Amino acid sequence: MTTAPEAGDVAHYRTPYREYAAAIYELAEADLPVIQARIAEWLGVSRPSVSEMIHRMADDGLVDIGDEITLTASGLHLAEVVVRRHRLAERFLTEVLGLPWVKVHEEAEVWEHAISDQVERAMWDKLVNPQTCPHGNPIPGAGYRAPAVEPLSDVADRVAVLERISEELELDDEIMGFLDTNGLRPGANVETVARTPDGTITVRVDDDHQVGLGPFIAERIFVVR
Amino acid sequence: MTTAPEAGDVAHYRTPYREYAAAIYELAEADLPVIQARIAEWLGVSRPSVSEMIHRMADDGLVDIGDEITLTASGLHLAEVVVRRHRLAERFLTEVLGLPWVKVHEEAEVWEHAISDQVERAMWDKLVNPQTCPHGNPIPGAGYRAPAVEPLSDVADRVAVLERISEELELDDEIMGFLDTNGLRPGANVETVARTPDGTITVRVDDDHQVGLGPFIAERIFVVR
DNA sequence: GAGTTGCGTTAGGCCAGGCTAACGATTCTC
DNA sequence: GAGAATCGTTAGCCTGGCCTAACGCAACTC
Repeated sequence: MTTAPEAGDVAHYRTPYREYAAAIYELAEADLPVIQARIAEWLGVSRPSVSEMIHRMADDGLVDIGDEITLTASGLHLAEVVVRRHRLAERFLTEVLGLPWVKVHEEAEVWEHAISDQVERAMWDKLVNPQTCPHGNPIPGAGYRAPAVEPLSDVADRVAVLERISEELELDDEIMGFLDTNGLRPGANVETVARTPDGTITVRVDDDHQVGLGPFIAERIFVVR
Repeated sequence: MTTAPEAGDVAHYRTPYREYAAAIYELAEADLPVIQARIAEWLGVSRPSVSEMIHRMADDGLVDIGDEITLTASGLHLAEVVVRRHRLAERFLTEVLGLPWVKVHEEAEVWEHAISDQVERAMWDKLVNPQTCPHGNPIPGAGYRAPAVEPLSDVADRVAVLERISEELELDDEIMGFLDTNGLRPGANVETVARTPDGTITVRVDDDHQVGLGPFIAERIFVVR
């Protein structure tokens, strides 16, 4: 059982700042280059908008601009608060309110901004030792030691356990529905049984059924090595 | 046990529209004249801002402008959704998350906009037959039959039961703290034992202790006749 | 070496939602 | 009946956060 991390007061940061900070955090987490063009795609805004906002954030000491965009200490803190609340909300929505795990991402996108310090603590206490979101992504500050993972696309003829599903896939209702109906959720056993030259793989799920996955999805599902 | 009301899709209404609609609803509920000047005070914005916004809402068919501002059918629907989510959130925050009843108003001010149809239903199911918010104000759509009430300031030498505390008081942390420490919550027994010419009254709470209340507060606490 | 592609930036603009200052109309007060 | 107060409105302005069009630069491609 862990205790709730101290959030500190981040309530005064405007919503865009929070979203940009979280985007930078998640890009780094996804091992994508943290450059303005990627942030623009991640957030669905234009590059000039990102340029302007990033410079404002730099003026306010939240990011440093170099070859890549990096979060300063306070920027990182803000990002961790936002991402933590997002994933905590996802967990809360599934565990306490019983919403389907494939649908909570969108709700949490709003909740991450609605959750105060006080509410965060209360949610933390209500959940039993929350470590990851329902998609397997670690909750910052929960002290989760993620195991060594590799993308499902790299696994060759071997059984592995599904560890987490990338944030990028969570946005897509169709993909999430597909994963759900095929039992592809954290904890599932997956075994790659075939592979085509274009990167499509066939996996056997929980020793029960087989299903084909394109490279876009297979690269964004991580399994325990 | 009631079932959750149908919210319909109100997600597309911008935040200001929701807040103005809720303000109009609550002003009427508080028996205050629903005119632009009151809305401006209630929301803490300037009169020109209200004028502009109200006319936009009228153009969009949410209000009618006459001697007073009145909500149209769709405006009323929007207001009810927002107020319901606000009060449901307050109840949820106290009952499920254990936050103090005197502090939840502010949180709910944010939550009322974060709650989706789906989440509203889930909260409704989680709570046991929610009828009023923790301050005693009815949750629209819950089918609560409010008893006949009168302001505490009108009660003379008589025992009464505290029914509800006006929204106006909820905003003030100091007042709410005062009410809490003096046991002035819904369900409490109150007996007026003295009255000064300026409207200050002394009440005996739960046959336990006496406390003085100024007219501003006494007029905004309602008791069962 | 010339073109293409990807990236960040500049310039200029749009919209929402607020603001102050000022004014006419009504109502209240004496 | 005169002045004061209250109310709604107009005009003009500002800020935040986004946009498109266009440009300069670097790196890759052939």
